[in-house]
Amino acid sequence: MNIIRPKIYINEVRTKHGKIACSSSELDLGVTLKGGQSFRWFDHDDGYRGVFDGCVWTLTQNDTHLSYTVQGPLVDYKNYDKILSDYFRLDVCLHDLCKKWIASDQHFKKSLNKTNGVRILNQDVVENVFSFICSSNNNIQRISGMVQKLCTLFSEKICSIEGKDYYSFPSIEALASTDVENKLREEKFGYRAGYIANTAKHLVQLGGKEWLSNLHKENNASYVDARKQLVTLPGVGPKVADCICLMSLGHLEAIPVDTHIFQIAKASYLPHLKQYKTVTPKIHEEIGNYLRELWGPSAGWAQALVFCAKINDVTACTTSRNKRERTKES
DNA sequence: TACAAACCTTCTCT
DNA sequence: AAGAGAAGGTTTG
Repeated sequence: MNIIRPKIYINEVRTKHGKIACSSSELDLGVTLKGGQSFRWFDHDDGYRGVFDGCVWTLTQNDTHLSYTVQGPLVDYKNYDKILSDYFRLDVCLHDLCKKWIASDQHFKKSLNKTNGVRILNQDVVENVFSFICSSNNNIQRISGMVQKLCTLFSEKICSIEGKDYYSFPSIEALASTDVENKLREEKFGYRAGYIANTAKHLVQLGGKEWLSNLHKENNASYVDARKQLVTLPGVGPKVADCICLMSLGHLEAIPVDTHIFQIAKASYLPHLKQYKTVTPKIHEEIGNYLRELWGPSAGWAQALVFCAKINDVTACTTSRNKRERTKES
């Protein structure tokens, strides 16, 4: 007997184009997408292509506009302009923030001269928890490869574009399934394999994604409490917790104190810390509190700008650059 | 409470 | 050519 069902294309791949007014001084796609906040964006022609909100986005910009193509299982009721605008927090005026930071911090302008248009991305919290667990003692290139591996091993294909497959980020449940740690060990995740598997299992026990979402500022969680909860997860210490708070829980006062911010703090703000070689929890606390006082309620955003100015400072890394180019030529 | 040392792997520089 | 040192840290003793 033939059962006739209406055809429903649940996973039909569709494409939509759009354009949002946004000046290039408010947003620099390159430093924002590839400065170490997200690990899922890659160069594509004169723009960038990556995955978020379960779709593949291709972004370009000019002086006045941000243009996008979004591909995947698109649905009619969603406003993709708004989804992209929310991702970049385009409702926040970076220019106004910078004016305040220049006024309160005599060192800030130097950073701004090197880099502008850094925005704090509003990312998915599950993706951020596991991505930043991968980030410990690691570099951006390798982290990106590991995040990609998590997606292909434990999640689903969104669609295929120009012969390349794109995947969504795995669910907590998928990462909590059997044998995840061993599989990740085989993929050279090292000691992070155990952190990922155990954090996933831990999160399932706590209530999954909902538990994480309840730490969001919009759900009335405080920064201090969100951070306190996050560091109970294996592989999540103060720095990773601050990354999660800042980039996916709306706590813009969170300041991840990594080795670069530690160097900057010693050089320009807290010279008495020069005697210390590594960031201890106490020093993390001291630097965070000092910079929050200096930069105000969006201090984490200022931190991101200062951080990007440092790592993108060409004058500070001429040696390795010259060496690379010389090797290529010969 | 406060430090080291260990932890996995990759890449770079010497 | 081989090995130390660092890479946007966390855990353990």
